[in-house]
Amino acid sequence: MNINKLHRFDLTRANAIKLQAELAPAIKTVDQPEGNIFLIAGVDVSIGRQGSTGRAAVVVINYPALEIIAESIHEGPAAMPYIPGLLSFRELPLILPALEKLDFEPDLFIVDGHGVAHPRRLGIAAHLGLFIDKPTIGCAKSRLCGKHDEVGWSRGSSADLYEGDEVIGRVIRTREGSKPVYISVGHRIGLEFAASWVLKLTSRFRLPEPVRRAHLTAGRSANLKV
DNA sequence: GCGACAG
DNA sequence: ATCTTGTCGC
Repeated sequence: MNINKLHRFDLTRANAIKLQAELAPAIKTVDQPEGNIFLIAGVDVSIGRQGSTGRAAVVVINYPALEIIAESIHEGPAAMPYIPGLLSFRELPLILPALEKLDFEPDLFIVDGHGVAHPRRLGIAAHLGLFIDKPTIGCAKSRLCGKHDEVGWSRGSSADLYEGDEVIGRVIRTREGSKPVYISVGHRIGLEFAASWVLKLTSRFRLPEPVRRAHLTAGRSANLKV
């Protein structure tokens, strides 16, 4: 698929932070993406044992059948260490080549990590959205910033995630008895739409099916290798 | 100055 | 994220 070459990634920490602040205003929110959602891609990255290499995985499923339509992986060196708030600079250099190998464009992307629920409103899902210019959702397993009330116990319960008076995401219980997930808008999508799709793509497991599958593919045998 | 801190 | 076996709970 087509990828915009927005900028380079070999930046200092200070310049990366500066760049995030410059890119964030380009994020567009729309209530509902145009066109039907049929092909959904899950995106995730795993890091090798010694932390020097990583593998990005993209798994595309169809809706509502939830069958795997395509998979793409890319392995390479992990350039930057993990720094809270700068995750995209560590993982996007691995994710973008994996996406480039896809010979078609999915309708929706769900990334393992936050969208705009980020100190500078440019988590990895939002950042990726700018590169691919497609509807993108952030689905994180824990909180990076913001506050929220406790989430109800039953599946579908949720609480808005606030930073000050601003709603930056929503904490959703996708499965009874499991920790809730942190959903936030990436690019070209709205929070209501994102939240409803996360529930549509979740049933038996905690994570939305595309992300769950991508997680399996990324980690799969990253153990005995590299 | 002291925590908090996606993966 | 990763190191790791069996085990308690839904």
